[in-house]
Amino acid sequence: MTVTRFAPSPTGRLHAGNIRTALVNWLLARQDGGRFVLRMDDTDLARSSEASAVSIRADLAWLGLVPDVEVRQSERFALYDAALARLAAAGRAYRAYETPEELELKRKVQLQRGLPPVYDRAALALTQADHDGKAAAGIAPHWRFRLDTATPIRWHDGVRGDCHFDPAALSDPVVRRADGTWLYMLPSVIDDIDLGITAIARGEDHVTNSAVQIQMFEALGAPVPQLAHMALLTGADAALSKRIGSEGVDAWCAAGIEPQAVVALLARIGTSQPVEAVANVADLLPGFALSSFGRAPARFDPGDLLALNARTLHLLPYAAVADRLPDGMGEAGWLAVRGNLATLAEAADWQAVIAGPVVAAAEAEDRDFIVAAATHLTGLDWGDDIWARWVAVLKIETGRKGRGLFHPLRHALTGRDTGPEMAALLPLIGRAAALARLHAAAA
RNA sequence: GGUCCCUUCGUCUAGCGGUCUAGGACGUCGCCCUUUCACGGCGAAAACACGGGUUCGAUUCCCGUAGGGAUCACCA
Repeated sequence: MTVTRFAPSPTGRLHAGNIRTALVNWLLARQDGGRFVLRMDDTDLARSSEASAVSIRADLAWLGLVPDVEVRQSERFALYDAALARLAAAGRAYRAYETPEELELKRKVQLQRGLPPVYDRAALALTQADHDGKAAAGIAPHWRFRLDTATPIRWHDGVRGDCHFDPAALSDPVVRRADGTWLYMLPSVIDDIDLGITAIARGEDHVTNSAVQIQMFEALGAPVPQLAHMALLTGADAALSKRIGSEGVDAWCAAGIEPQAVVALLARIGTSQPVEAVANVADLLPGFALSSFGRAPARFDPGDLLALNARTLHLLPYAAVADRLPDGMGEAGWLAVRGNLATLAEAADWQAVIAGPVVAAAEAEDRDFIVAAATHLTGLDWGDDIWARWVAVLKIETGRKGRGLFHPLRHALTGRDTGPEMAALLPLIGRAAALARLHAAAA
């Protein structure tokens, strides 16, 4: 069974990149009936906020990506303490005392010499007496994970294929600060082990982290999950970004974007599969494959969202939108109108056309025709096929056809030049209202 | 500066030495579906970054150049 996780730090709202990561992990889990875990990475208490956690949950719910379990790292520190102790006992974690400033200086010097800015492991040479001295002086250590620099790191990546890293080019990561607070690297691994995570899909900004974390999994005696690193999304041009906002859910919501459009785009962008509208996130499940992701960064254009949104609306069933439709709009109204919508909000405009009032003066040359049309309509039995029968009669009686026949009727009845099929609209408008509008138009 | 990844139509991509006069999708344009919008159908324009190799033959392999992305934190 596949168990995946989405591990945001609650320091802000979700954005396109985040959402794609969440979506891909959700798809991976759901594809074989596995579990999807939401893990709040809130080890950095100062930057994390409850408000962010709440908004992340809300955003995921809106998108339809509901987790099976949620955990927060801030409640799991005891687990991390125990794991670090094991690592220390095994010689895979050690204490160090350099200040950030000292480390910064060392890095600068290395860079100037054209050397990779890797931690020199000076702390490894410290004796017990050195440690005692620090303790006596009231200086607490921070902890580093000791990499095994002798063994090349390899893994088969779900999207990048075979990957390899030379651990000697990597620094032993600091895993815990002197004040006892935790950094991302190790707790993430400990949780992945504890929660039984079997697959991790994330952005390629994590590849070197993965190299380090692979050694952590091994040092902790746990199997390494399947790893996959997706190329990052790059933004489109500024004009479009400003219009819809590539920032996140709230902006999309405000612009009338449906969650289905968001997930449909994000699930396929950067893959070899075509972007297509879906009525439900689950419709993305069949055929989803990490291997279809390209390795080059893909451009995310929020403008595409608008077009996809329209296509999404065109196929949404009544049940999916019923509670958000304008008063008075039933299933027939929705089906008649959805094909003409770019955003759901526009449904209200069409409901106004259906329910009226509509007054649209006919062109001078069409007045007689409209009068005749009203007369013929009066003589017909009302029914769902009224439009077809009415138009057929008018065609014969007035000799009009094509645009000259249809356009004046559409305009008089709806006040507009374009819109949904009149055959669907007329029964919704109703006999009395239709006649009233025709008379008004001809007056 | 080190390391890793990438470079095919406007966009996302297929392509894993000859089947490529380079395929698909979105977008664009045109035609059709006896009005419009939409849907659908049909069709069109549109791409192998550059330079060297290797080879009988390179989009495909190698090297270099240029360009792009990522990373080298006591952020996550």
